[in-house]
Amino acid sequence: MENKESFSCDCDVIHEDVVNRVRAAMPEGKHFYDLANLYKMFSDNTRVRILWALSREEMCVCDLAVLLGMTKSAISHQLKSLRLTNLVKYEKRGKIVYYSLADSHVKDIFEKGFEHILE
Amino acid sequence: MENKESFSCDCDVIHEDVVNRVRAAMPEGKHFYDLANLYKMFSDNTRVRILWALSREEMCVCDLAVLLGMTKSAISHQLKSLRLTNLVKYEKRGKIVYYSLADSHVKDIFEKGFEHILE
DNA sequence: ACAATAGTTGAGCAGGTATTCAACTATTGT
DNA sequence: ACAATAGTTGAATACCTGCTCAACTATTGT
Repeated sequence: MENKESFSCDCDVIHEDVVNRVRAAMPEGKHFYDLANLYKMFSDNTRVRILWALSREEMCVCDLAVLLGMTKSAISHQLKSLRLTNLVKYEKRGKIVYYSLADSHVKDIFEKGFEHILE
Repeated sequence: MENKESFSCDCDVIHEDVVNRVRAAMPEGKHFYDLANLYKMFSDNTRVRILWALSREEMCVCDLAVLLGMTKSAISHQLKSLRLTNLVKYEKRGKIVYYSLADSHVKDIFEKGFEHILE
């Protein structure tokens, strides 16, 4: 109990004022959880290429599979993740399912990312 | 060999024109690799909170450990990843290592992310 | 010189995840 | 009705990754 705060942590508080200010401004945990989950969708090579391709044109599963040199199954699994996080939408026309981006935020996120890595 | 292109994929090309246009515009693989790696840093709950905290104030390892209720070791491991991807910089003053964001792109990326999840 | 503390590091482990495989549904054309 | 094809799905596997633990370095104060 010699610590100023009884957290499950092996530290004394070195700059208590800083910690208190930052903690006071901190969004609730759920927002960080959601944010991490959003960026998780961009953090895989396959998914990021799918998202980029769909930012250019609407495509079906086979198109994406050919474009990326992967199986329909692998693509379909990733598209499911992207559907569940509401990053892509789809529309079935006949046998074929056409995928496209759910909204324009995805393009914005790409732009910011490319700005960072291309410098 | 009945496929129009001999990729290791179980598909026919359904919309060859679409695939060709997208492929022609596609950045080289390295860029997607780098982009995925960048977003990987934002895709973990701990790292995203560290980055957010550092976007508010410069902090040392102990401050971050207390703020997030984690061990110095866990924080230090994550800071190492963030250092290696050039998202944070650090400065040792005495015994204490002060971490801060490497550039302003990180804040921009946060903003875009929050825009998306808060709707 | 010594104790105490900030921070780093590598090994090990537990949980997570991306692809493969095989089986399945749905739709089209004959 | 049947064959062919687009797409999905769940289980299995192999890989990746985040935390813990213990040992270590570096710096400060006494």
